[in-house]
Amino acid sequence: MRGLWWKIWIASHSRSTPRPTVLSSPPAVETCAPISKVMNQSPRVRFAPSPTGALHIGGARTALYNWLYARGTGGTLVLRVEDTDRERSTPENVAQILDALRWLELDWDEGPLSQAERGERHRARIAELVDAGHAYPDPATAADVRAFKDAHGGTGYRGEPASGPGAAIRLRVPDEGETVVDDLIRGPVRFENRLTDDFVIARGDGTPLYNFAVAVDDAEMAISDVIRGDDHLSNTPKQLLVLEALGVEPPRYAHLPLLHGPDGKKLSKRHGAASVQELRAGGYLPAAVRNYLALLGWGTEDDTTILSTPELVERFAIERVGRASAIFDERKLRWLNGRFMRELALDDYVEAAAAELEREGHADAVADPGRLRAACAIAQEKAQTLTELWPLVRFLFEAPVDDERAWAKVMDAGAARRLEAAAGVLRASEPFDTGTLEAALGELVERLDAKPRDVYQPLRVAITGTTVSPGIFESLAALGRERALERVDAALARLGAAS
RNA sequence: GCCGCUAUCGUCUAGGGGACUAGGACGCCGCCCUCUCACGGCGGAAACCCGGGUUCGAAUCCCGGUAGCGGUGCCA
Repeated sequence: MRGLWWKIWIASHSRSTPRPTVLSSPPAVETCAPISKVMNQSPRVRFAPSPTGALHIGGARTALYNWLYARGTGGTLVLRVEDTDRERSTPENVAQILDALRWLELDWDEGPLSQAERGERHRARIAELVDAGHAYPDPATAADVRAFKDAHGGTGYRGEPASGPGAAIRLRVPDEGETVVDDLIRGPVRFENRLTDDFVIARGDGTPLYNFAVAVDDAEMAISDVIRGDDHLSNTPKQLLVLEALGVEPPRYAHLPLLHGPDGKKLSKRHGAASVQELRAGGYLPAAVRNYLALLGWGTEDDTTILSTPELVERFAIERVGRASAIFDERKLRWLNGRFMRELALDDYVEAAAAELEREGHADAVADPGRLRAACAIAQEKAQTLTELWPLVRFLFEAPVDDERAWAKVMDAGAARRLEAAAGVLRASEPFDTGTLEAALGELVERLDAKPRDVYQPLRVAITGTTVSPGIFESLAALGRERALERVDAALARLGAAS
């Protein structure tokens, strides 16, 4: 039952999902292949989000790095949802994460797999370890562990096999030696075994715990490279110990530096666009987000900043990822997004704009493809995000907005006279297009011996209601002679009534 | 407390002993372009956390300190 809801979800979204193979059982891999074999095969990586909320930009970057690595090496990306925390793992959260990945256009090759569904496998492995003496039941409580450590100078907890009611299963950790995480990004990181607790791998009720389940899953899914957040580095020796007890070769690890908010603290709701959905709502393009996220913690040798996704795939190198945590700065994303917006082919721009306007509730605008296209054509140079589009082009779809301040600023004493003259030009311009209007209005400016702005700004306010719009000639042409004249006449009437 | 990671302009970063009077990008300031807003062009201010070593020479290597972050759970 557990896995059913997302199978249904996937089925209903399968058209937009690249290759969502849902496996009800893991690939038939009993143990990891020998390391030499794994290294010669194409890499297998995984993105393993915990569905405890929306997908964070930190998680998004982890997903992106895994994706870039897989796509750049001809490897396989497995999506595995770590949903063993029944409290927080909800269908809504899983749906949200998949939705975020889909919006980012990050596809996966296998999954989504449910970790919770693999409980049987985990239990079998736990039984193996207990039988082999690598793990043992222990009814000790957290307080008992605390007491032991206090009494032993802070060394790792060591218990004795004892079956009691609700005894948890602990892994037997060696007293000697050290466990070394040979991290792709940080190099070797050493942990002394004597300081590591015999940690719990299964609860008193037999359900497996994260550090155990992850290790088993990575092994059974033949993951060759684990690329994940830095917050897992301290857990890695435990997973290595599990793998060792299981007699399985470990994958390689790469721990990414964490992402922080503008205040240097952990990302949170307060920081504005902290989740992928917020980025989408902010009017950002997925390609720009991918470019920006890729550069957070990774840089090119030659300082190239603008990179298409194929270029990212081509140039991304996991070993070049930095070691220090980075701060998410939305201002740079905005700039980058503007660059992508301007370079978009008009057809793609229209498509993105239509989706955004639809979301914003301007369905009527989307329903007029010709006008929408004209609007995009004149506004593409101006907007840095999709959300900036509507204010720039709404005058093409609705009556001018009423902006007192704009009116007061521009409609000075001579405005009526200049507008009157401009109206004459609009009536006479043939054809009514950008080039003709520019030439004709330019002549008018000279004839009136006026500054260009003294003619164009009143015109702009007359047709849009505001002082900010796309180019005035483009705007007039897009509006059309009839509607433009109507608006200029209305403005003249208002000016006449005022004086 | 203990363990671990990290430390170059406000931010993202380049740099991996001499090429560094420390480069690029965002942001900021000024100028130019200009019908508004953007875009674009030009110029500017702005950084190697601190202290010891190693070396002829250190942003780069080592040690210590400090700070930030992460872990330390029968959470993931």
